[in-house]
Amino acid sequence: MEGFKETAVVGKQPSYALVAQSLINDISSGFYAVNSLLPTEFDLCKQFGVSRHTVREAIRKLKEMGLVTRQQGVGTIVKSSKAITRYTQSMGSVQDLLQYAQETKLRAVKKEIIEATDSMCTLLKCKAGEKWLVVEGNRYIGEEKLPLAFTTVYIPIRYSGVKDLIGPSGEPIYLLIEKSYGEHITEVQQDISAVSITGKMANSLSVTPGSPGLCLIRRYLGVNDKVLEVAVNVHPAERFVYSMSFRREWETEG
Amino acid sequence: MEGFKETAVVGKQPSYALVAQSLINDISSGFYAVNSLLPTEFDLCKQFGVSRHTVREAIRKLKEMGLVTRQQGVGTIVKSSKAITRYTQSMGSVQDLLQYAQETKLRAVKKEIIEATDSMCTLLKCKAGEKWLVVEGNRYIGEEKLPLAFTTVYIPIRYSGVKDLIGPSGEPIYLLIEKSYGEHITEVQQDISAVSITGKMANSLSVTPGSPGLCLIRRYLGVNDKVLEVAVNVHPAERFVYSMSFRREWETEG
DNA sequence: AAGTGGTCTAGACCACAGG
DNA sequence: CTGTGGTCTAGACCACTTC
Repeated sequence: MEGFKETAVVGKQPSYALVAQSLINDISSGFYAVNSLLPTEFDLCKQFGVSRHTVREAIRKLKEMGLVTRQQGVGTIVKSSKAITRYTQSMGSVQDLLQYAQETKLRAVKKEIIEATDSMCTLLKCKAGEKWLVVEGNRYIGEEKLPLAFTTVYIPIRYSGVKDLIGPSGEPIYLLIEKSYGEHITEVQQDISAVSITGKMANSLSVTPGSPGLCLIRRYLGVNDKVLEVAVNVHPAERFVYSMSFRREWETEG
Repeated sequence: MEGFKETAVVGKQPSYALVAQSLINDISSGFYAVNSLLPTEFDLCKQFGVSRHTVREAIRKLKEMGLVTRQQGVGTIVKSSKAITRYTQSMGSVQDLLQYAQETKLRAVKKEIIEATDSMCTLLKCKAGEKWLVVEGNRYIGEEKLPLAFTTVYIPIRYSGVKDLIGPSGEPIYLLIEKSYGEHITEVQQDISAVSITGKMANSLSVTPGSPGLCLIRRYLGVNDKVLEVAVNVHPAERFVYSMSFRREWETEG
């Protein structure tokens, strides 16, 4: 029953872990090349002298590490040569992602339909001339007098029905779109950059023209990467810090 | 063998999925309260008329969704009442996290030992008077003449042995610390804010004093949240954008 | 000592992909 | 058709927690 042995194992490990470690070694050494097939479960059972369950448990580990994928009727395909340490940031909701306290509210000062100009195409991932609903306003936190940000929201014309829902309820716009049109967000892309706050925006935010601001651009995407909303938020430097934290997913695995 | 039936199931589902769904319902309805114990595996086997393996597979799913945790000798503890839609950002390496191309190099212009002042305590999460190795310099990408960022790195005095390794190899400092001292990074915290680039820094980056900059502060933490390194990077606004993307982890699960 | 989850075996049938 | 991984059973022993 014990077809293989580890010499001087560091403590006792379950055999599925030993099988996994052995396979990880063989993959990282290149013995099992990327894009090639791992031996079948049956072969691995024989090779390591363990039951199929144990082999499957080992391979499950490899799968969780992103080293292999599996396909019924095909086999186990090696996808990556090394057990990369992954760092992940995970958040429970879009709200967490925004990092706005629950009470922040957007006070819209302008709502209008525009046609995308050339300069907007990159931002909105669309062709020039497409129609969008644009909402501009300030975002306040609680009862603060100074706004947290100047916000410009771009909404594809097919969702423009949410126009009159924006404001009163204080509900986030992406939620309005999800509810009203039965869409749901599958991905959020965010670009963070520094900008100089000038003109109308400086006035609206009550800062000296030319002061630095943190600009967060968020694209909310639905299924098939359909754009549901694009939001541009400009925060005066001293009023907002974006914090994030990444954790390692796995232990070093020997 | 078929202790329970689903009326008009949407397509055929494996029974572990049905068991999982049933448990998810009971948890979200509050039948199994948060912080209470789920029935034992044996009880669930009887209740659903399936084998232990099937029950374990179902509970594994709940565990992956963060609904429960398990403890040998104790049981399965309900941790969350609802299958939250989580948004995650995952990256393969710290390098990805930094978003610096592989070729960026830090050209150090100053290395010195300092004592933490009061104003540094927050940044470094330490007490005033602690000794740190501080490395200042510019970060260049490829053969560009203009630096990508002005970097200040704070290293706890106990890792100051890396001092003379910084520079020549071009290796990231966190890697040097990991290698030289057998530490490994378990978490990276990052704060992003906008700043005004002035004085020495403006000069070093060749920008007009007062121009906006993107300031990224990274704290590299080891086991027990021990600080391994703190890096402050200031990027001229037009030379750097931090991009990130979050994906939903699970489907709505009916 | 009793009961929990963690590991493991030996067997089985199924759905799917490929020749 | 053959062989793959996906699911499932019945049973076993172990390590751990609690009483």
